Amino acid sequence: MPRTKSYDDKIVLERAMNVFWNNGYEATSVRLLEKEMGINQFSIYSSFSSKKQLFIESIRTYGEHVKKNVYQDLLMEGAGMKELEHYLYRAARKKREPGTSRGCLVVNTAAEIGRSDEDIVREVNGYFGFIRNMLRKVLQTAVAKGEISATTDIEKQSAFFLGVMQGLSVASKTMDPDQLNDFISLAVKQIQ
Amino acid sequence: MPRTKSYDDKIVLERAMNVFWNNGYEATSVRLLEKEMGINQFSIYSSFSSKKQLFIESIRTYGEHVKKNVYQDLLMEGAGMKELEHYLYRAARKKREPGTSRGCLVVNTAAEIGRSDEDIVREVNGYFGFIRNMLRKVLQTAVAKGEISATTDIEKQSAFFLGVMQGLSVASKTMDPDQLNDFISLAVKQIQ
DNA sequence: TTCATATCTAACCAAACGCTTAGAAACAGG
DNA sequence: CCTGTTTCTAAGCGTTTGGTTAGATATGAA
Repeated sequence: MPRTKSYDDKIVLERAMNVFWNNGYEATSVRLLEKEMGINQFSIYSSFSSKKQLFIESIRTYGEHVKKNVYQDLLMEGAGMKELEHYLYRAARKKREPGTSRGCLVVNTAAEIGRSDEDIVREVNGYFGFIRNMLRKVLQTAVAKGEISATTDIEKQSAFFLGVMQGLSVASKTMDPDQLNDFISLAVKQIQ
Repeated sequence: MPRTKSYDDKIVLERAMNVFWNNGYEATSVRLLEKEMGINQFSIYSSFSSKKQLFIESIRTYGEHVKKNVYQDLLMEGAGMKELEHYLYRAARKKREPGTSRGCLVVNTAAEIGRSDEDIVREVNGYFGFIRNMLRKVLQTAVAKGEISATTDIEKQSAFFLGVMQGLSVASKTMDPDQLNDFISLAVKQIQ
């Protein structure tokens, strides 16, 4: 009976994610969101309740985004050191032209919001928990494959590489490609 | 002849730095600034011209702050690996109670503002250039002292530790103290 | 004591903020 | 073709934003 929606929640959510990713949470206005999402404020609020809730769903969408487009190789069965190194070097090489390196949305959020909003902290922790688990599994596979020592401390190493990835997100905005490459090459060498 | 100022620019600037450090740039309003700085908007604007200029001077003040209170040991003549390790472990252990770990103001700024404002980018680059030079000098001293190999690639290693420090700033908001310690212990071990 | 000059208080500005709402428009089952 | 329900448009809500201004208040050299 009702009128049908003229937009797809998933699609406009991905657009919202990109707006937050480009500008940060506070610097993103609802006016800018309605412009970039292609729907007006009424639709934003009726679908996503509030700017904060839209941001939280954007973070979740970002999690799905990176699973498909950033960490896809690392998430495949059998991914080990080769895939981890490949990802890190690729991330260091990115330095995209259009957005001029916007880093990781969740790192940006952790830096901007800190611990002042517990709902957002929950999303941030969930995201990094996922990344950490991905790293644990990759490192376990690397041990099984004999790429790294059987005595490797998986907990320590996964914490290390998570820290490196968080550093890489910031460094991608502040270092030139050569520095980034040096940073990653030593991080990777460390495990051998 | 004129009426004298009732406040000290340096003192109110340090207060402004803390407000930006706690809340980020966008989330800091001029009303909050006047409350925390203890002077009113007229005085803020007559002394610092604009919110952005006040922020830029706050970043410079932060640079002075860390020279005196954070990197003082690393900046002393003769500081080498021992001092670098000591600093990193201390930073990993901090997790302050009042502000609940606000990270590094300049890392937060790089993450929040990105490259969208060139005046701020200039300050950020200046700050990290200084840190990088500090690391270079510490590593050179460490070589001279025989703490690390004479064949150490100072450029690579200083880029690595800068990346680690940027990661540490983010990680201090997202990791628990044990993880942080693991992260740092492997970063330090890497150079040996 | 006068007086030019700078600082202070407090009210004020237009614009932008997040969010809401009344009424028109579109749909699908009866 | 109704009719109930939902979505849409567009105007509007009160509040807060960064920044300004008029006039009162100090100040210290002359």
